[in-house]
Amino acid sequence: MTPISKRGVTEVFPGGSEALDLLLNTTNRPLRIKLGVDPTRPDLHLGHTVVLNKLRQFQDLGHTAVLIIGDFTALIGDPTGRSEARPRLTPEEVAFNAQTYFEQARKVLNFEANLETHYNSAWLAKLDLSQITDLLATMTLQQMLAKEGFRERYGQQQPVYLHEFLYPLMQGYDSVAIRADVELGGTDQKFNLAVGRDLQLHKGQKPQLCLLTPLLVGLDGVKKMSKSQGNYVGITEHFQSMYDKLEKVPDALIDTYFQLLTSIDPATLPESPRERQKLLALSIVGQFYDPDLAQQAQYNALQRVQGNTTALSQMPEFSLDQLQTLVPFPAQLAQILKATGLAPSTSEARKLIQGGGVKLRGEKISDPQLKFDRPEDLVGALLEVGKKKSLLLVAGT
RNA sequence: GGGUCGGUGCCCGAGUGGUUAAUGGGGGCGGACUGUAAAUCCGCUGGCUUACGUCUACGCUGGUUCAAAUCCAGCCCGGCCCA
Repeated sequence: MTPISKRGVTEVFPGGSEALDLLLNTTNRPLRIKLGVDPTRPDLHLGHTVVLNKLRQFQDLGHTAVLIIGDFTALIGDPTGRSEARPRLTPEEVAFNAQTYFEQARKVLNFEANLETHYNSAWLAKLDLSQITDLLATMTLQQMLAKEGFRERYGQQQPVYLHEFLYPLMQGYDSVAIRADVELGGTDQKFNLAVGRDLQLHKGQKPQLCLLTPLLVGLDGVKKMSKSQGNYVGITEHFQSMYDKLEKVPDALIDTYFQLLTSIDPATLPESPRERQKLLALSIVGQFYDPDLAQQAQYNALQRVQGNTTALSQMPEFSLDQLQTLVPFPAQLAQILKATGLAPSTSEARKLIQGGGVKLRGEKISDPQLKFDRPEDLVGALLEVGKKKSLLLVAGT
């Protein structure tokens, strides 16, 4: 069994995983394990679960997970990256996003015990200018510019705003406020976690240990998993689409996914990459739903490939009643595709049809003008776009 | 604050008065092939429109013109240099 300090861990600093082992073995109280959360995006995907899994492992050992909702930083608006300043969130939006976050994180974390949650506005909003100046005085411009994003943007003559320098400090101050023993974060957070150590030191606290988890590479096999890249698997996704996506993760990613997203022993994996993909999909869907539904998803996937669209069950569905309220009948197939969300626009839907990417009841449709007079004609029909998206049209409830 | 260069579609980047929804590349999507992968090849890549068209788009606002992403004015924003 790989220890908590090793599996799914890129780096522990300072001192490496031995330092964490030592801390775990020599402390006879629950450690305070910090995880900062950005409340701007409520949709969690598997990439987020990597670090959440790690946090859960600490919980299971009896330590305290301290979840910090970064509502204050979100209210300020973080212009990180080349894009323009992000829209500032209202307190209501933050509260809503945080709630959504909790609901989703519940699938991974233990919310019944060993958990604390905080909003960082509780302490950050109270800082006055002299305290902020103290924070700023702990770092130099040169140190700030050592940070990856800043250095690159500065080098590439991209704008770097002064208030961006405040973010690492605010995030670091969170560690002081909650007296973190260990902070978790993705590898891209290294700088920020290190600032937390510095500030704790300045405030006379014992600096936290920092544990970095790998960034999960998305389904495209190149970029990190993110919603905006569309290369993600959402944790609230229908189990069928979850299965369909995971069943074909790029070969190069399979072993990493097993390591970071399951607890399966790598030595027990099947030889064939194809079988590995299936096992991966099965086990992850099993975690978020249940093993029976995972099996069902696998069965459906197989039936679909073989064209047995009538043998499917428990597929993502779309009610024809609802469809009628969105598009008047007689309706063009393209309009139906848009209404069901299978295509982003009717123009796009037409292009997909002409490109041969749309199937109804397992048969390719190539006539973009095809229309249906009555919704009843579509009851029980499987509508597919490409290989990844499909819906079963059902009579209304 | 002064000087200078610049702001084009998801990204990069052409275009400097008119067949320009706007060359090209990347990315993305779809198809063929395959292991529902990778690689390769092909197609598509602003919205609406049951296809006749139409609306919106080149930082913002106004102007010149039959006609502007392209010319003019003001404004906003950014890089660099100087202070």
